[in-house]
Amino acid sequence: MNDRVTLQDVAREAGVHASTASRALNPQTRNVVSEATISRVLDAAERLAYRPHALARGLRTNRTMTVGMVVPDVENPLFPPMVRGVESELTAAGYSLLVANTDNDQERLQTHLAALLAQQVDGLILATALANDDLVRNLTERDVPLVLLNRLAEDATAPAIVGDDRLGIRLVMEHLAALGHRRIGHVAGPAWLSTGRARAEAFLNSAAAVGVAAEESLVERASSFRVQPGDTACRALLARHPEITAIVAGNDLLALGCYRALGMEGRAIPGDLSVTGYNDMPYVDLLAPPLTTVCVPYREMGRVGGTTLLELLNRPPEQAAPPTTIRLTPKLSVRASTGPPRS
Amino acid sequence: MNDRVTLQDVAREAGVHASTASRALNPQTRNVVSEATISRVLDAAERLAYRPHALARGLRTNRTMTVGMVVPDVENPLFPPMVRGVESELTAAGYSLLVANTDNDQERLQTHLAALLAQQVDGLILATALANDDLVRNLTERDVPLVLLNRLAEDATAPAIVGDDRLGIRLVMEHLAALGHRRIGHVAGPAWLSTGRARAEAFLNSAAAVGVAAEESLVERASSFRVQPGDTACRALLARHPEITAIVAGNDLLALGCYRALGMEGRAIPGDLSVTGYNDMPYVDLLAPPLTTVCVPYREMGRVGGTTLLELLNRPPEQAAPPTTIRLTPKLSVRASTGPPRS
DNA sequence: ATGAAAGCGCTAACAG
DNA sequence: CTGTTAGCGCTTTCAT
Repeated sequence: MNDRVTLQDVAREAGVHASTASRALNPQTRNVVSEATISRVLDAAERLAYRPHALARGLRTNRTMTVGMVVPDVENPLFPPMVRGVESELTAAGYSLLVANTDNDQERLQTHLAALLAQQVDGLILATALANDDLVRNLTERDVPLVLLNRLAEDATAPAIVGDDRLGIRLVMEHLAALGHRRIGHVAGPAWLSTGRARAEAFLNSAAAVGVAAEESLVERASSFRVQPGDTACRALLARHPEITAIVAGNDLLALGCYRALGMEGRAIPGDLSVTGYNDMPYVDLLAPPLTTVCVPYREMGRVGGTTLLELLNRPPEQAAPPTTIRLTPKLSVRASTGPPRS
Repeated sequence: MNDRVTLQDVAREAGVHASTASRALNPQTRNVVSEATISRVLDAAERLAYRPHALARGLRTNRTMTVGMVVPDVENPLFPPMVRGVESELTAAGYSLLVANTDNDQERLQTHLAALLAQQVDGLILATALANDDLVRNLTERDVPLVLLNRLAEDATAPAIVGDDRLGIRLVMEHLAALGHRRIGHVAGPAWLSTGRARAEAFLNSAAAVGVAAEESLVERASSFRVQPGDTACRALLARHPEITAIVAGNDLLALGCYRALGMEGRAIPGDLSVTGYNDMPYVDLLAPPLTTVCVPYREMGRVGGTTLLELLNRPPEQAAPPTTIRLTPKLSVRASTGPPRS
């Protein structure tokens, strides 16, 4: 990248002082400049193909117009829609997005946060469960504008956008109860993830509410939200409770694990057992059978997270609003993996 | 973000001049400073929790340690692994990654590129087919370090990392020929994507090579690399060539479209027709039947792209090497969607 | 309405 | 080995 065109060059070309050129170029301060000079400066800028130097500006204004987003893993299909949603909001407002992966590694998280803060990001979006409350509090105390995605700050120190897991599970349970199921098992995600915990709790609560058995032993925890652990947990659950007629999985990957386990054991879905997922991952409608699952609006979550952060960024620090938690409404996608219980 | 600790503060605390502190903090120039001062400065920095201001440094050094990556759509399962691969290489080298989506929109691409360049990114990784050759040439002429991912510059003005589509399709065709297929159809991707073109060409070439029918009419082009167009194209192909016993799809989504079309028409896979995909998207091994497909190392592609860019960034501009094209070797994942032809 | 001057935080000559 | 000086490109007082 060679000889860059600076504001000086534009000013000289337009026959004005650099500061005047600056004012003319900035819509905010343009009103203070005469029509004539404005057009002269704009012309000159155009002619020279002037591109402002974001760093120099940032150094002066203390705003970089960049935002950092931390996700556990972009390859997990959950996160791309969030990134997308965030990105769409932010770029519309003129911001760029720095994306970092943590691999669920506490240390990497720290490194990335340090790097992002060194880059002087104007704000941060954390979609990682590892952002423990200490860390979040630390950030908010340093007045870093911060929004949490898909997880809560236990002590509500930062705004958070989450899916309504209670409602989602409730929808599933009502659907299964309506089909006639009375003994339902739950293959839950790990307890160290808030979504894992929340859905397991919601399972027990709504089980009682819709009139089906609600016993702790009907919940089997998988070691992580992936296929193989789902398979393992499914087998364990069936060994303990052979009588169940439906399995509510904590997410779609766990449901896929159940598909695999049931397939191996020669049990038909939904003939022998109904199975439900959570998240409505891409292409689960193309499985055999197409998966009944809860559709969480992750893209919307990203979008709302983006706008929430933008508000934070534009609000003068005096009038800080209390951090709010926004719960997005999920939808049940009924497909062919659920049916009436075997008789 | 309040009262920041500057290098001045550290220098004062350590009782040295700012420039000495700078030298002590920078591993590159540290050798020129006495052991004693180094440790005094390091101590002071530690004590004050000094964090260098990347902008100020960048303004001075003309390097921001950020790289821009442009993808058509992070939600397309192809791209997250690439992003991941790039990110892993770059963050290891101390760079941050700015990610932008184009939605296959020429105008958005321009906007994003302008924003990235304004942010003074040190280099660019383009994984978007829309980056036409004019644009690439423009960038390289402006000496922007640039690497292309999953696409070629027709006139080889920039280094490119791509999958070897000829080889991938060849592997598929050999597999099908070995199973006994003699009439094979191809549901191709759109001609405006280089991968669409390359695979269709490779299909015809290797068909001839492995001794199966190689006729233009055995290729049906889908309007885009998605499920529904695959479905449509599959039906069209079967209408024209009811005799074919296998379908080679241009990518996995097109293959899923074929699954759907065949499912609707009551044809069994692979009993009536074998189907193959391309890319080995996540979870296609869990479809019914599990999809035989070509596994392209997208993560590796990202990684190689990252290291290639790093080389570009570290090479003094004098000794520019000619841009090279690296072709990554794909692998055939044989699963249950292919079998011997119906008799 | 415009110009002059200062300075954001840092690094890189150049002296010593 | 360390201090001095200058300046990256921009915005923002403060004058005029």
